[in-house]
Amino acid sequence: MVNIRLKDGTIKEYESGVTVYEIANDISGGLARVALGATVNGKTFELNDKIECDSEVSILTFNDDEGKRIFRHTSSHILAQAVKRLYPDVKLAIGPAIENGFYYDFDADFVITQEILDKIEAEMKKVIKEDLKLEKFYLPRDEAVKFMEEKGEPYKVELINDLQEDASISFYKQGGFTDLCAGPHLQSTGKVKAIKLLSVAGAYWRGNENNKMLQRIYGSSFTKKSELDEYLNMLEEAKKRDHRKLGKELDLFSIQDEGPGFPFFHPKGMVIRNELESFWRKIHVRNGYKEIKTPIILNEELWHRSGHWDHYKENMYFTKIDGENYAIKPMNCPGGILVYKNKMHSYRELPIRLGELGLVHRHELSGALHGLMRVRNFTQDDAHIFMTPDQIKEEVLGVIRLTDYVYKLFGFDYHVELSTRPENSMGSDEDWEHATNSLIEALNAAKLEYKLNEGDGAFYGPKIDFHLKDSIGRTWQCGTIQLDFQMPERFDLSYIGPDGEKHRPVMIHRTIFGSIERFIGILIENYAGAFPVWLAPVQVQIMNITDNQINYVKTIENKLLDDDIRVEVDLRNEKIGYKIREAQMEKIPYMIVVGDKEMEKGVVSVRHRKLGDMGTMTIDEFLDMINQKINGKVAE
RNA sequence: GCUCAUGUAGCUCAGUCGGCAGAGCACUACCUUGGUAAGGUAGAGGUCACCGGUUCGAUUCCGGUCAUGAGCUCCA
Repeated sequence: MVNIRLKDGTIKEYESGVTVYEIANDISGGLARVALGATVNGKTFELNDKIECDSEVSILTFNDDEGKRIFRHTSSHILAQAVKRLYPDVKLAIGPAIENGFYYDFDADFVITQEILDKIEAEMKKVIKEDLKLEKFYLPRDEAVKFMEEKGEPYKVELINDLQEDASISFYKQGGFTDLCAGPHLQSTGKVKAIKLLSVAGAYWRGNENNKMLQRIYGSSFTKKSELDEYLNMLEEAKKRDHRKLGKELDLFSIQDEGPGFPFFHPKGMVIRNELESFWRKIHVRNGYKEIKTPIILNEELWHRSGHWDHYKENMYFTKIDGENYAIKPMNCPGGILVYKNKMHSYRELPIRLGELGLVHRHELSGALHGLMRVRNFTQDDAHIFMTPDQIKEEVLGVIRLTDYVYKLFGFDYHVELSTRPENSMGSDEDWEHATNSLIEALNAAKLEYKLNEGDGAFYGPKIDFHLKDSIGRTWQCGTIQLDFQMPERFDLSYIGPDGEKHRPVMIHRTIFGSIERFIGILIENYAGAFPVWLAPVQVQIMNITDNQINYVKTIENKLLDDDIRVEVDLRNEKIGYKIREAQMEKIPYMIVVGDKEMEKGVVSVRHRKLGDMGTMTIDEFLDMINQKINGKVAE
């Protein structure tokens, strides 16, 4: 007998060898119907797997991430089976479950078009209808290789050959289709009630650009048709929040053929930018930062000294002045360092925190450009902190806290990644270890969960990255904290210690917004263009009912302007409904409507973009209300 | 940079199986002075991304270039 401890803490006794399905069925028939697998002592089991020792068991359904993973992994096998039925010569690569669905990579000697995609989807529905059982079996390595060679699947052979010595090599068979796979899977294809293929895109075999480009088919699947429809609908809604679309509609910015990756900010976009920057200045003064501005073009020699020439040249732009070679800065650090180096420093001054809203240019690959999210010139809200080694933890913590404060203010969810030493980097192993450990200590002190991103650090040091989500859930790195022992060495930075001797400071490179451009992109998508009043390009639109109130409108306008409210007036010869509709589409937070009635009483009618008609009030009452929202940076 | 797709008026998009290009919205003028999400009439607006080729004739077919989108790679 085995003791099974369930999620709710109850312990039940079963015969040894009881299956996951039997346990689920014993709990309730309803649960058994929706069960997809189970977590058993932290490992994922299939419904048919037997349990032979005392275990903690948690039944997985489609509501669990791991349940979804099983479900979608089987979905990807259904895709592969359909493709092989229709096009037997296509070679299979890999096909995992991903965040919102699954994909499968194929090597086909024809282009997979939308028509072919439709055909494949129809075939998949047949596979589902046939309700094929998935059977798992194992083969020894040489037989496994032979099996896939006979099937003419070179990618699978490569995968098997790369498996660890002691790995057990498993296959799943469903009907006439067999795939190399570790599992886990569903019991049969019929469980996948709703499935849809979404797109095809190129993807390098094993993610390496030197390898062949395969065709990747993306899809998603659900246990019910209604869930699939809901998901597709959500995607449609998310597209409406796309910052590229809203940026055009709201006239915030543009990107033109004359400057791919070099965004133009329009008057309304500039308001948001300027508000963000003045907020940024305020919190940085409050947190002990000084602000500097360093040149965009500096002598090439500087970039040799900093290491950028050896490690970052591919991303840099260059120019010539009076026959001398100059570089357009891709980062602000060397400039900041030159400011530090311009005079002697005492340990009493440290830490020195030098902030800079610095415009940097980087040559990003043309295919990587994406609205404001990835551009070729952007303003980093940078800062470089020069400090003694024993100030590291406190300073890193300070930046973490400041970042958290800012992201929470905007109501953003974020996740944190710790990136360690990359291959092409400079410095000693000891320095890297010290720097990485310091970051880990600070993360632990801040009680922040983080994902480890091995080998993804900057060439001069490890980093903590803060990632924010766009409207369709793609994440973008925004804030970053990078610890650097290398640049102080290369630039021979020093401070005078209490002993009267020169010592080497340590540097932090950090951003909070990351890039103002990207951050604005994230803001647009998160607010769906309806910015909080403090950021709204136009805060109030005043509109008259008839020409009779033109002077009264101007009086109100002046009163609001006196209070630094961003106000626009609409005196056009149009009906009030028409004017309101337009202001509403522009997502202006407050509309003031005045007709003869308001004019006579000396009041205004106020309409809020979400709350609708708020009735009448005096101008002073209105100013009190809106100023409270602005000063408090209230979300709505 | 790579794979695939796309590029027609300021915006969103029709259309031409090769014969001098269309709608709605926006814009301008006039009529309408109307009370909380679209009043009416008229008008203006396009070298159909760019460069070449095929053809009597190309926006349409072919080739190249550029840009955009999805993804890969890369990264704030």
